[in-house]
Amino acid sequence: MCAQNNRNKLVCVVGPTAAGKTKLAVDIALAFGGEVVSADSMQIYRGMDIGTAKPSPEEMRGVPHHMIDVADPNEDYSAARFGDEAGTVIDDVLERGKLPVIAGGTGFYIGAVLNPDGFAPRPENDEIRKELQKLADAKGVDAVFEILKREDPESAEKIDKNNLKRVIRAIEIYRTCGMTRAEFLSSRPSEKRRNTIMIGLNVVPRERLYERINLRVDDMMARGLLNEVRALLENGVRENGTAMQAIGYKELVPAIRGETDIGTAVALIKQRSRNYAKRQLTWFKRDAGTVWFEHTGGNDFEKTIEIIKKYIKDKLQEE
RNA sequence: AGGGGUAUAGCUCAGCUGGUAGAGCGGCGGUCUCCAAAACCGCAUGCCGAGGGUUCGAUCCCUUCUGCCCCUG
Repeated sequence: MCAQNNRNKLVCVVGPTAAGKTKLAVDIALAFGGEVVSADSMQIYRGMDIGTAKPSPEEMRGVPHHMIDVADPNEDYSAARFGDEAGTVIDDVLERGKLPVIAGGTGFYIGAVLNPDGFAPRPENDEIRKELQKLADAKGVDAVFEILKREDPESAEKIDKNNLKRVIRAIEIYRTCGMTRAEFLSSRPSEKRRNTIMIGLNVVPRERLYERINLRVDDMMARGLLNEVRALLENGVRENGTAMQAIGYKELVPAIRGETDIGTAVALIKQRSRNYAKRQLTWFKRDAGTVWFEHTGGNDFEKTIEIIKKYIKDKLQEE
């Protein structure tokens, strides 16, 4: 069952957290001679293993994994940077005649690799961001939104005034390249989407998925998540950085400080993970090209994997 | 056992002197083109503990019962 990947195709496994993407990706890689490319905004950080459910060497089963442990927790990573770096990795895997298997839960990052031109060029200007942020702190989000209404009224219609991040970004685009956001987006090269076999993996019904999430959080705690967070803090990882926004980490910090008890923190981690899973589902369901496969988290998972492998085999043979 | 308090959405509680109810959290749905495990938006919660009474009308007043909490013994 080792089809040759000579058409620059790649497989992408998406789905909510705890659905089994890691295992599926390795199974696929093993079956078709592939390498896994993680598309996860938190697994990129070194020192964050348990809480991000990073695959262990055993779980990797000899399959090369990329885009894991590529950044320091104090770095500010971004979707654009991921798009560049993962894109390079994918091209490299393809050149070696292997099948890239993208697996991950960060839809935004997946978009950044799959539509490489959609993210570049990308004007940026930290000064503008900081200035606007300062204005927001001093006079509130409305003050910043007023600027957007004046400079790019079209975007102001689309972006909610409370969504400061996006409001700032739109103003940043307008000021750095003299175009409105809409003009800027359409000015870039048309999106050359990579030739991707999109696989959606989900656990059904929803309660089963949530059960799995809850159990996995308990398992993470049992395996020492608390110490992992402690170690990060001791190593001086910034608490307001992107890395420490990860679910499972930000909730445990107050527990370590004794400001809240562990039980409360764990319950919150479970809840936030469930909310996150829902957001992932919402994101991934938008892509009409994704073919979904469901399992109940029981014995049927193996059968589902076989079905998926068969599906991929057919797809790889198509012209 | 006696005295006091309380009973309203899954949870914590609002509801001025009677006109069939709201906030937060959670839940559900959605948005997303360099912070995305982030940020943001929308929707619905309900025999207002049970029975009786007063009233045109009771979540609100009276009464009985039940549950819970506190005090005294």
